[in-house]
Amino acid sequence: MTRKVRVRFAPSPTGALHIGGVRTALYNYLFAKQHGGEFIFRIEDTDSNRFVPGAEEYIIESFKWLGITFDEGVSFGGNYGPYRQSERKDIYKTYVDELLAKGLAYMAFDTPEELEAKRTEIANFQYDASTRLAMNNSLTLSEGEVAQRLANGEKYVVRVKIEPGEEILVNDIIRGEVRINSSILDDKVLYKSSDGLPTYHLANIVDDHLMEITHVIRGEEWLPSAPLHVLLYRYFGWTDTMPQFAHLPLLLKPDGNGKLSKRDGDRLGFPVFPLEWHDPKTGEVSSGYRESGYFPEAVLNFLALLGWNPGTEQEIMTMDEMVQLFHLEKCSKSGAKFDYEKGKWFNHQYLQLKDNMDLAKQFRPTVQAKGFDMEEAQLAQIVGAVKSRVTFANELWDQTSFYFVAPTQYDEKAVQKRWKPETKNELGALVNYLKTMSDADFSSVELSEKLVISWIETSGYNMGNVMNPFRLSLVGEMKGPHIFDITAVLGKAETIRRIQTAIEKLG
RNA sequence: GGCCCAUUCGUCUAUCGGUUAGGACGCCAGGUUUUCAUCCUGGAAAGAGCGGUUCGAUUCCGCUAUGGGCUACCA
Repeated sequence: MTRKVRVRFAPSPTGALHIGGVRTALYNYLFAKQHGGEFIFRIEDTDSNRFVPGAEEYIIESFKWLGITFDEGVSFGGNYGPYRQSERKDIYKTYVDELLAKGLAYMAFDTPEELEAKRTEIANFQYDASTRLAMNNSLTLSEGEVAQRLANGEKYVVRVKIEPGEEILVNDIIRGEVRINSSILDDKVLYKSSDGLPTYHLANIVDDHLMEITHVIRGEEWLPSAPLHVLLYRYFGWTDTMPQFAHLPLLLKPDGNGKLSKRDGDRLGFPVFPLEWHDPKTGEVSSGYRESGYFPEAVLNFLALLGWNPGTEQEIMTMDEMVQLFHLEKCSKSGAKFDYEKGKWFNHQYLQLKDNMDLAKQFRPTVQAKGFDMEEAQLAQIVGAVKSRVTFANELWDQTSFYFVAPTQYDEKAVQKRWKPETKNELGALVNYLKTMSDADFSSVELSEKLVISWIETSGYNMGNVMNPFRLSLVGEMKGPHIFDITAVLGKAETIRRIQTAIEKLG
């Protein structure tokens, strides 16, 4: 019997959602959609000390912006809840007790200080079969003493009892078979009485089983603990429904070594979080992709290709295409350095694909905030004219401001090169000619261009000598769209005014 | 230190034993644009090293080197 595909993304609410986590979630999402399965959002808040207020809401809002949707989970509902681990205490306790009863786990009373002392005393100390008999636990203490300590309210942890010398096989979709010997595993803490909460390992296995997760797609940092997880499935007798594992390669620093961190973003000037994040503890603000002007589709497309590719030369893909093409088997095994330049390229590509009218609608509030306005159709026209030189939508103002504001100064180098002694007379003649044009001719890009060009030719002027100062008068610099794209929007009166101002200022 | 994973242009990657080792970003040059950007054309740029296996290895195996991850009462 094949089970319905169910995958999950299960972050810890300890801060902003890291971009690597976004990619992990994306791969889970693509996999679920492709198989007509379900995608579950679970919150792993078993470490009460690291809880950060607002983090959960932040993560939910991030996915909303990105367009990654969940079928079940915290804030989404579903029949396998609760989906917040802190609300599942009683469930975990049952399973901890089961392991204890089966003798597959035991209680340990060692204090953090005692453990620390052991670690300094013995190099490479590990709590396992070779050392646990020298520690304070239910294996070494008499039943009476254990009962006494419990009655005294002494704090304890439950540790998994790992038998040494056993080979454990982890079958990973991306990496193939990974074998390790159980002797190198330690007796991991599964549960702590201090807060009545399990640790990641126990909660993870119990939840994945209860929530009928079929595939665990997570970061490579979990690979070393995968054997422990396999062992726990075995201890619980759940091996036949154990999920398949896929450990994803990590996202690495663009330069140097190590995994991508928030600091790298700060240092190199790019966001590592989807949304701007205000750290409630430090008050620190970290930039986000959304606030930096990225399109969510571009972020997702870029991230998807960091560690996976469809095997064809296609790079720009819609979400639907990615859903179609995605395969865990085609994920790479090695970490991918984060190439921010390529991320920008993706955004540029997506911006070119956007409808001018949609961009104009988004852009209009910015224009209004600057104290100007323009109807959307015309705004769409100028957006279309400058689009190709814009990577982020928030650069639109810089590229279009001269449409609204006449230049007050002129690029010095350009003036030196383009403004010649005869320019004054030639532009003066141009103004006189423009005055003779009808408003209808003027507002047509094609007609006005044709007329002015032929006027320049018949007047015997050098084309560049007229056109370059003309541009300088309108824009203030040697850049921007075609001259007649600009004049058609500016209108006759404003065009003439700008030329006259330039003549006055530059002589 | 121990364990695990990995290793093709600067970067992301294709290659499922036989290829002039392909594409993309970035970079450089030229063209288009009488501006800038876009766009087009071209260029430089890679199999970590050493051993095997094989008629033949980038591809399979081993060792070394390098990189990464894990090694908590964090996830």
